[in-house]
Amino acid sequence: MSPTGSSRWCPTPEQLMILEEIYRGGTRTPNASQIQQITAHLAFYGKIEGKNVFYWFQNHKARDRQKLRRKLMSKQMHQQHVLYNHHHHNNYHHLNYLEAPPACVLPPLSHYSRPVGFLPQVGDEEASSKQMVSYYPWNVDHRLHQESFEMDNSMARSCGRDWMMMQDVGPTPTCCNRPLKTLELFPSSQPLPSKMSTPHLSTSLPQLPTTN
Amino acid sequence: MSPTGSSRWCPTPEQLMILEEIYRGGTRTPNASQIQQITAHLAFYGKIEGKNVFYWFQNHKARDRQKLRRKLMSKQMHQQHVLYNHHHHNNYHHLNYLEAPPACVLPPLSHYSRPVGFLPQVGDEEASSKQMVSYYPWNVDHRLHQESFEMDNSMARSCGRDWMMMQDVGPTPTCCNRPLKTLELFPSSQPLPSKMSTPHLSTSLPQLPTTN
DNA sequence: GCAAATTAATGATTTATTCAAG
DNA sequence: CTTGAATAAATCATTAATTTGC
Repeated sequence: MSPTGSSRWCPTPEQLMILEEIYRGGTRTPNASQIQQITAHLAFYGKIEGKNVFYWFQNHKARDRQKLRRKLMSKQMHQQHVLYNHHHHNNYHHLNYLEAPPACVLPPLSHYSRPVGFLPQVGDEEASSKQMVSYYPWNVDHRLHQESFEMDNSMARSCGRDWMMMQDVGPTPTCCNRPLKTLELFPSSQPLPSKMSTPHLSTSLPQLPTTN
Repeated sequence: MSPTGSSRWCPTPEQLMILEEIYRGGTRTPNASQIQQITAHLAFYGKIEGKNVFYWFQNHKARDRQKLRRKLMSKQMHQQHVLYNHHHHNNYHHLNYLEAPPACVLPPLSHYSRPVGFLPQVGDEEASSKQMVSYYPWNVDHRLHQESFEMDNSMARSCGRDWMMMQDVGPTPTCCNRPLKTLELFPSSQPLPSKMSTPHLSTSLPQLPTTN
């Protein structure tokens, strides 16, 4: 509608592919610096902002869950149908118990307090057929974080949406749409912790709480 | 717990008073620049960030709605009790029809698509007994925006959370906790449109869409 | 009075739902 | 129909009130 550009972000195939790769890698709710990094790297393939990345993960996660829920729902409908004679469940939250364990076993925590980038999770058609090698530094290889379940409540919920206060990664350097070089990108040598490539903003970040 | 400060924002009485004043003035979902301005002014009374303002309005609005809903609920329970013989309303969203009109008549839009800072709205105990004079530039005196209902769908949902990409208003100049000078503050002569007092940030704003 | 224990408020996050562009 | 964008609801988590036993 506006002459200068579309009103909403339209991901290029490369961007989409990378995002899905990261998602399959286990990243569900990237934190501020993760979003910053992902955005910076995706900007190489086209115009993109941090909020696009944020929304993409949010939507993708939600719609995955929704798909799964629908699937389980119909499965219940078909198979058992009258095992629970419905206890007049007015509160829709009981649905959450259908979707809380994302297709793999979970310690019976509240569905909120699981560590964000923790599980391989998904287990549908994808992810079980993939390598899960950590192409991206955000894929904090999950198999190593099993050290102890003590972190379940302490570090859980940390690194949440501190991103909201972070700035976008700059006016997306004039885009370019390269031909997708088969994922040898990302030197994976960046410092990662908090300080990003926008030094003039780092002073006003909300101290990036590690155990908020 | 941490020696340098509390983990969450604790509003000073002055900040709270001003926020409530603005809220009573009709501002429910301030946009990015509104949040910036409010934050800047509140920073005079103590440490504060943009997200605090954002969350405050979100929570305050939600809990207002919740209070009202509860009230209507109990009223229904007491008075009518069996007017609608419940059609097995499993979907909890029907509750929204109880709360959508915020204590005053509304065109039957979806509860989402009403213009954000539009109605005097509230009408409970407060706001109906106040002057509603526009102490603050954010209180775009509602009585003048009645020009036509054409904006209902076009401009609705605009100026939403573009704030998310905006930066905080700087490292809150060492706070000060002044003794609350009875609201003669705010010269109400600021330009308002977009450009804030943090010029080094204005370049990376997401173009502040007016009709996103 | 005054801390530990409990409860109420409320700041901060996450999830669910809706809207609407393409 | 798919999905980016946005908002509301539900929830978590921390701080302030309040109570309780001494």
